[in-house]
Order: sequence, then structure tokens, then C-alpha cells
Amino acid sequence: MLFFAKSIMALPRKRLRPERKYHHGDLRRALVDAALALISQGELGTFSLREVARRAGVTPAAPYHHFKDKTALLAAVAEEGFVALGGRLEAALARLPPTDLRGRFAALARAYLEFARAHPAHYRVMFLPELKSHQEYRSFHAAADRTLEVLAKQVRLAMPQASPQEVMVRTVLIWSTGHGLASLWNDGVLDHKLALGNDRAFLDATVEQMATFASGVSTSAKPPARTSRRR
Amino acid sequence: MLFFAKSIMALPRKRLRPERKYHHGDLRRALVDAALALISQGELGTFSLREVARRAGVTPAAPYHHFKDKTALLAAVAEEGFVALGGRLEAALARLPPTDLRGRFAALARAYLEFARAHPAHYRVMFLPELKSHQEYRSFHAAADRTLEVLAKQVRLAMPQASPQEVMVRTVLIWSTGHGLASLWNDGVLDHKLALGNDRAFLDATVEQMATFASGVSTSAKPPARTSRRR
DNA sequence: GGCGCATCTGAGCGGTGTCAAGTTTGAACC
DNA sequence: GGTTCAAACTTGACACCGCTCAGATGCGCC
Repeated sequence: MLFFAKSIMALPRKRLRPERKYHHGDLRRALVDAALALISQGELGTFSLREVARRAGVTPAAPYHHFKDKTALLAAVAEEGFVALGGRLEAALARLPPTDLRGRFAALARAYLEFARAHPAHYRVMFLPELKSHQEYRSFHAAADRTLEVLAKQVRLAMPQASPQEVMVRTVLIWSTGHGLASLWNDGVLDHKLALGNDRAFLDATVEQMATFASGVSTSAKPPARTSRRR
Repeated sequence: MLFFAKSIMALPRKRLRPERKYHHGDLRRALVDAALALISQGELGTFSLREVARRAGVTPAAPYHHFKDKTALLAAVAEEGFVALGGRLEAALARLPPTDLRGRFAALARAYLEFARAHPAHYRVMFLPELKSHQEYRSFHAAADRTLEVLAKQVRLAMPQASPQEVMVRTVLIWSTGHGLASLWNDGVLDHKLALGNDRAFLDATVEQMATFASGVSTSAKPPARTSRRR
């Protein structure tokens, strides 16, 4: 899909790539796909470059012609994660009127958490400390920034006369809440705190509170038991 | 001189303290200490069971008489982390009058973030997904629960007539904010969003907002630039 | 057709977690 | 005090890992 267009653009436009394998085809792409598949099933601990190479039908040394590192491959995976997440966030917003700020924050929170819960290992890769270096993994950080901007935009709307600094602090804090919750949840820290099968209720409750916090539209001091709809 | 250093480095890495007796006194303790030391300097990636054994002056197989796993050793390290963190939180509260709820939340937030920032690798170990299993690492989870209880207690005071369920949701959410912020910060995701040397200001601002959120002492719908205190 | 060069292979180095089988040792028992 | 025995530790090995490098391969271009 998208990568196809990309690879075509990148090649001299003379000829389309025949489906025939020359050496392998687009190994870089195949590696990322294999890595994605491998990581989507099983945890990060079981992830190895050699296994990825194996799945791509290639020798363990081959990936090093496309990625400097194991980390570099993970950076590509992480980048796709942020792109996908950004898409989910935008999609969630698309269904809501621009005026319903509180609803929009709730939708963002819900979409974010659902993504993280649906792809725990992939989500974890997106925050690997090895990817810290901003100049080494530029396009990864760019993707992350683009995704964060979806949230930042809403925050700006919610705080029209705040300084960029204030908007940033607020954005980061809201993001932190979502990220923290997603992480704790995925790492199983909350497992024995949630009644079994109560996940849905917990998600609803937290999304509500996050929306309240983010939009600045506060519930009463004693929050209602069920969903409180106010606009 | 470089030659020398290199050749020394190239030598087979012998274990330290070979003069020790066959039966080490309290090897279990020594291993945890070595692991703590190793993890407090350098990242998690550089952490290996063999290196820990080396530092404890013992053969790579020795630790297996005290820990089932590399993960089990990490669980012990993580447990100590939660105990230490709990201590910091209690200490932070001890200096404040019980009535100053907002101040207490602020103190908790500050102590939490300072701990996480001071010991990034150790903090990360405390949330390793490998430690998920509640029944396999019971005492670790017990320690984590005890630490979380410090926060939960304050939340209960802030929401006197809320149900345990509601208190739990609120507690988890506040914790999530702290944990998320600590993680994002430690993983360098915020690095290029914070002006250099602005860390202190950022910490102050976030601690303020977290206290506001946690204590339920809300700012107005249109948040003012600086701290707005209303009760 | 033939050259150049990116791509991929094969072999290998040093490191890792883990385990089975031996060796040492302290302590409990007669 | 000598014997016994289980726990503590070592030895040695296996399988796998990330990564490097010299060389084979074959695509793209002249």
C-alpha cells in the first residue's frame, strides 16, 4: 500500500518492479513486516534479529545491509506504530463535531487505550529507551511528534489563551496519563485490582475522568456512579 | 598505555574476589547488591546475570541456587525499588500537616518523580513486563501494593464518600499520570520538548497540575496562567 | 556483453541464559 | 571426633544471540 508507492517513487521511474525476486525483492520491507508479525505475537523478549531474518527467508547477516542495528529495525517498527496510532486518533476525532471538546478528548483517550491494549508488545517498542537519540532516529521521532500533535491541537482549542509553554505542559500531562495507564495495564500491574471481566467498565470510567481532566470541564466533587453526559 | 588497557580488557574476564571461600556467606544478598550496583550505573541493556555473578566473585551457574531465573533476580531488585520508593513517599508526607491535602498530593508527585528521575534504570526494572505473574512473584507484588497504598490512602481522604471502586479508579489514574510522566521523561521522549535547563520549571508546573487533579481542588474551566488556588 | 556495486551468504567471534553432573563444605547426628 | 548428607558452589557444555567480514551472486547500467 503506502510502502509500495514509496518504493516506486524511490526507484528510477523507468520500470516497475517485476514480482520476480532479484535478490529477495524488497528485503527491507520484508524485514519490517516479519518484525511486526513476530512482535505482534509474543512478547519483546522473544524478539531476535536472527528470527526475523529466518522468517524473511534470509541469512542472519542480511539485515545489516538495511539496518545498522537491531535497534534500527526496532525503530522502523516503532515508527509504524506511531503512524498507525496517529491514524486511529484522527479517525476517532473524525466522527465528532469540532465543538464537542469533552467528547473529543474522551474519544482520543478511548482510541489511545484501545490501541495500546490491542498491541501491547508493539506499543512497548514505541517507547524503548534505546530509541532515545533524537538525531539517530529522526524519522521515528518525527512520527511520534506528528502523533502527539493530534492531541496538542485539541489542547490548544481547549485553552485558547494559554501560552505555547502552558499548552505543552498540559499536553504532556494528558499524554502521560494515557501512556501511564496503558503501560500499567499492559504490564499487568492492574490485573488483580480489576475485577474479572470488568475491563470495559474500568475503561469507561477512566476515559470519563481523563476527558474531564483534559477538557477542564469538571464533574462535581462527588462524581456520579455512571456516565455523566454534560455539554 | 592504550595497548595495555586493551590487552587487559581482552583477557578472560575472571570473577572478582576469588579469594573468597567456597561457601560464600550470604550469596543471595551479595547478588542482589551487585545487581543493584550494576543497574544503578548503566542501562538495563548492559545488565547480565553473568556480570552480576562476576561481581559477586562467583561462577555463572551459582546464582541459580538462589534464583530460579534472571527474572527472579530482577524481581528482587524491583521489590527493593518499591520499598525504597515507598519510603520516599512516606518521608515526603511526614513533613506536611494531614489537613493540607493539596500540598500532600504535590509532595507525593514531587517525591515520586524525583525518585524515578534519580534512578531511571532501577525504576524501569520495577515495571518489567516479565514480572507480570502475580503468583510467581508474590512478594514483589506485595511490595508494589504497599507502595501504592500510600497514594490510595490520600485519595480516600480526598474523596470521603466515594466507593472503594471509585477510589481505586482515581488512585490508578493519578498513579498513571506520575508513572507515564516518569517513563516518558526517562525514555527521552520529552527531551527536545523541554528547553535546556528548564527541567526544574517543568517539574514544578507538572507537580502543580497533578496536585490539582488529584486533590479535586479544581482550577477554573479556563485555566489561569499561574497557580490558582480555590477551595 | 561486460562491468560495477549493492545485496546476500558462510563462517566465525565473543557474549548470553541455562542446565546436568561433579566437587567441596558446613553442620547435624551417632 | 568421625561419618554422613544435603546444600552451596564449580566445571563444562549447549543453544542461541548480536555483530563482523571476506567472498559469492546477480541486478542495473554502460
